[in-house]
Amino acid sequence: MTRHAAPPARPHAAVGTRERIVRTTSRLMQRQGYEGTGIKQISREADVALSSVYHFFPGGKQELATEAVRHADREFADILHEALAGEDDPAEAIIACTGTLGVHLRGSDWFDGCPITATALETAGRAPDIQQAVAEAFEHWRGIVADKLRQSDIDQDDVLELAHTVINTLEGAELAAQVSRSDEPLRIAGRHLARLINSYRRTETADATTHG
Amino acid sequence: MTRHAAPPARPHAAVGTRERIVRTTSRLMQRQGYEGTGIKQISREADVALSSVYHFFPGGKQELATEAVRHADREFADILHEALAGEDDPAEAIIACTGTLGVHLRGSDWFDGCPITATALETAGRAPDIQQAVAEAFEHWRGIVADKLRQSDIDQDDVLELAHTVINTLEGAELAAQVSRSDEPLRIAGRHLARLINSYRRTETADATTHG
DNA sequence: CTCTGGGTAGAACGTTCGTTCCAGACGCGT
DNA sequence: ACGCGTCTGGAACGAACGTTCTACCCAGAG
Repeated sequence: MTRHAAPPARPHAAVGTRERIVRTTSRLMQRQGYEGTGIKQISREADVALSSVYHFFPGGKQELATEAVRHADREFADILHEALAGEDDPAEAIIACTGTLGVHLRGSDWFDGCPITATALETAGRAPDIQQAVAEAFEHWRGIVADKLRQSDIDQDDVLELAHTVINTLEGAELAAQVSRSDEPLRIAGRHLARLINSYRRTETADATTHG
Repeated sequence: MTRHAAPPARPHAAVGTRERIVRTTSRLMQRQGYEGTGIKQISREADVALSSVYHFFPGGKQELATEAVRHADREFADILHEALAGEDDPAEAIIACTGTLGVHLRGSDWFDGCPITATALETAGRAPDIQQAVAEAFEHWRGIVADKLRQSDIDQDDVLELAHTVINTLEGAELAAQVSRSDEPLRIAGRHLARLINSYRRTETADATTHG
């Protein structure tokens, strides 16, 4: 069976088995972390045979988790890219981004925060493959933010460091939003990040929407 | 037995049994999260009988985790308070704070990040007691930062929101530092937070150490 | 048709999980 | 010396963990 095209006559799978495993794993690990997610739960919720999981991922849970992190990487990158593309001004784009994250978070009853943070913390220093995939995801996301910042008149030397803090603050604000079940941390983060970004512009752009 | 005073003639415990359980739990959950930490591992590493754990914490793992989060709250608050007290200027104090966190992190081979983040994410939305303790810890830490910020000429209306972003950015930077095994995210966060804080001052204080 | 190989169903492995139970050891007031 | 409440040692519970294994189904190639 070719895996490129969608198999036409499958009973209940609009998407291939392997992909369904990865998506389910990614979603479950987003909500309950690496240790809290079992292989049998994955096979159950993905409606896939347990043996199929080990067929596609002979490396077991670690290999599957690594692939799930990479999937979450691409998925979150799309969200980020789309949210940032909605505004021309980088500072406004970041604010729009926090808004999008807030909507996602609230819409999932405050469950769906950053898809890899829990897994990252649990496996840091003890599962190099996963840690590597997490590091690449963060770098990927920073790159997307940096690309947006480069569209304005910010010194190139400042862009990369700003991208660091933008991603890190978004991470922290999402965590706080989940814990407090409120999108206020995200809104505050958006305003402060916008102010910080504007402070690095060469030409002063006093913007009414990013005051105090 | 009174629990207020330390029992003098205990065989091998410089600190009481209950306290030793809590400390061990806190340290283990900091490194491997809630799901990754087992009760039997706790009793083993704390050198305490398994039945003693359930004697002191009849509520089981959840009650123990809640107490461990509260312990970590106090411990991290002490670190925060001490680090901030070393500098008069609030912006400089935050930078000193990121330095302290970086030293702690590097000294533990990048294992000891924020003591409650992993637990917070794993239990968000499914263990209200733990989530509540986490929320109180964050609020506590924000209060400490806010107290420091109030010592300068920042508008009172801005202090609370700034404290939000300071804590959130520190959280995100610690995560990034753990994943990348480098204290650069923390140093960047320190500089950006200092710049953000200074931007909220009524009197301009051009400071050579917090430039671009 | 047979042959082949990717995918599946399901049982089973040993280990660990959180939790419960009880008999016994200890300190202390009487 | 006694009784009592506090704490501990150790076994045991059912359930779930990650993983392995074999038999089997079934589409496509020859």
